Amino acid sequence: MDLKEAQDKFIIAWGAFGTQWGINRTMAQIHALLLISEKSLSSEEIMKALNISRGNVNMNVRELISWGIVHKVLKFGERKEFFTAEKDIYKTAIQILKERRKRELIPVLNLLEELENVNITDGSGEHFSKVVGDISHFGESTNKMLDKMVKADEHWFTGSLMKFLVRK
Amino acid sequence: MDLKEAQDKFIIAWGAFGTQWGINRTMAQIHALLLISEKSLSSEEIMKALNISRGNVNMNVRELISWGIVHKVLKFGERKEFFTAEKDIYKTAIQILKERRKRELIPVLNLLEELENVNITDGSGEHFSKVVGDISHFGESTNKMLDKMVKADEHWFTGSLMKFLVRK
DNA sequence: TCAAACTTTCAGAAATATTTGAAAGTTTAG
DNA sequence: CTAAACTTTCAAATATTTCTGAAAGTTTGA
Repeated sequence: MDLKEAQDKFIIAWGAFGTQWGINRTMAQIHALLLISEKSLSSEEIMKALNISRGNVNMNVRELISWGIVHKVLKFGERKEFFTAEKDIYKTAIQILKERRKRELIPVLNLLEELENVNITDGSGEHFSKVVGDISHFGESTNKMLDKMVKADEHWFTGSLMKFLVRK
Repeated sequence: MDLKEAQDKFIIAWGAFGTQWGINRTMAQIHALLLISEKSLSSEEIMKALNISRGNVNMNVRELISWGIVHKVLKFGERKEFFTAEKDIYKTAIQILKERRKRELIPVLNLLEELENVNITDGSGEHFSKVVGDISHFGESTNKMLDKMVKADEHWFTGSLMKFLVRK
């Protein structure tokens, strides 16, 4: 397999993988492209590489930036913006955990807390409260765990945590 | 807020949450319905509760069963099948981790391994190999970690792991 | 101030994912 | 064996998400 072939395969696979995880295909592909590109790329270059429209590139690049895993690069003497992906995969993973926690876990915890205050009027009310309480408790634990993880430095994930897990 | 209102809210929210995680809305809603239902439900009952078709119920319930988080229940003297969700939220979470590991992580690791064998012919080939190697290494670590987690008993997650994380 | 170079927006088009429902298939009691 | 009771399948319909591209908006150098 030659380089170009491998690169294409990587981009396609990353896109398909993203889709399974609720991330749109193009956004994942742009991320893959920027990961394997040593130099930063302009919108124009991304458009050509992935054969997608200007609007699509703009939308998805901004989304990647809002996730904190792609950055703008300004070059001297160049009017246009260039983009580059965070190349440290641990930092990237931690950043994604951080954002998913903020955007998805926290809102669910808030809802569960609200639902825990429902009036119990009969037996099935008790069951509902138990289920909601259990999920809420689990969610809080996960939240605390993620909080520790994202606050720790990048080496900690593979360092202490991995040692702890492998020792067990 | 009364019970019915809270239950509906829970089902709707679980569905929306699922969507963000690459799980289809109805599948997540059926899961939510079965979680908060004390008794097991028939296809007919699920159809009515969520106002969806027979085919849809059948397809999604089978998918939930294949994920190992919903089970068939056979009742004496009843011809039809009933369904119930695993009520232990830790078991459910571990089961989901286990399945996602098998269905999604392992295939990616296999691809990455394949891509690591690409011929390096120039400088950008080296960069590509590094990126793929880093992701592969990270993926292997995550894989090992998940393996430990899913093999451990249900109390371990909240027990040792949480203690370890909170202590740090 | 102007116009070229660039970025952003968003309505409609296209692509993708999900759902329906009727027909086919299966199981079981008698 | 038969028919009723139930489950499964899947092509077509519907719903949802994503993408395009042209127009509008913004920035900058001269």
